Amino acid sequence: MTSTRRVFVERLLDWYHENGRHALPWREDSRTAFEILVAEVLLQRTTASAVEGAYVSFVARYPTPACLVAAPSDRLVDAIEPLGLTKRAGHLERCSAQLWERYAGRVPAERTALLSLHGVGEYTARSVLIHAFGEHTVAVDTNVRRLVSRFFGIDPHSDALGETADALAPEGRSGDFLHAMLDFAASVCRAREPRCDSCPLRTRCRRFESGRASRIERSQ
DNA sequence: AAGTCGGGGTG
DNA sequence: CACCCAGACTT
Repeated sequence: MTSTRRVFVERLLDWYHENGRHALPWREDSRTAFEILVAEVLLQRTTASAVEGAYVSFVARYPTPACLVAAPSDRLVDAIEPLGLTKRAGHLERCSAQLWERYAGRVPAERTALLSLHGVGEYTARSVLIHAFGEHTVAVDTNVRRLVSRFFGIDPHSDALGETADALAPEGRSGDFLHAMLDFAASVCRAREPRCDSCPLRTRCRRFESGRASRIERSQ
């Protein structure tokens, strides 16, 4: 682990301790694997603040795959409608049926088994492994992709990005680390107008340094 | 590999 | 008002 990588991880975890969105309902320790899986599906391309408004009542009403399969499809669509991408109602329905048929209603703890579920892709599978089963890995979403590509100066679409991100996860703290990257990228390393002036990583950030160089260039 | 889904928040 | 959001499925 290089010095820059160590600084990235440590400053990110420090920032997260002080500024993380620790109260998000799906981060509660008591959540079941199924409740975590439901959260990950609802969060696909959807802001955490939007999911906050629908999540608690949703998992209270459909706490298990059997409950969800038994629900009228219309009710599932109604619950997801304010989040957009309402096809996820059907995804959850099929996913729950598959959980019941193949895994006795339990969420499997293997990546390939998770990927076989409808509506579960690479990100969602890894996120469930991390948060429900404590696996030591990283899940790359739009936030992680943006943060890692900017800081390390890596092409966002290259294979190197995922490998770089995976090597960063601190042993035994994969969950906190992923949450730290998500929260940090959502509020500091934002897609539009990142807050570099107050960023604790800026002294080592490739994007900030290159931006500083070009600003000096213009001022002379 | 590209297209599509989507309501809601934000700069 | 254009852009973006804890992506995955279909074509």
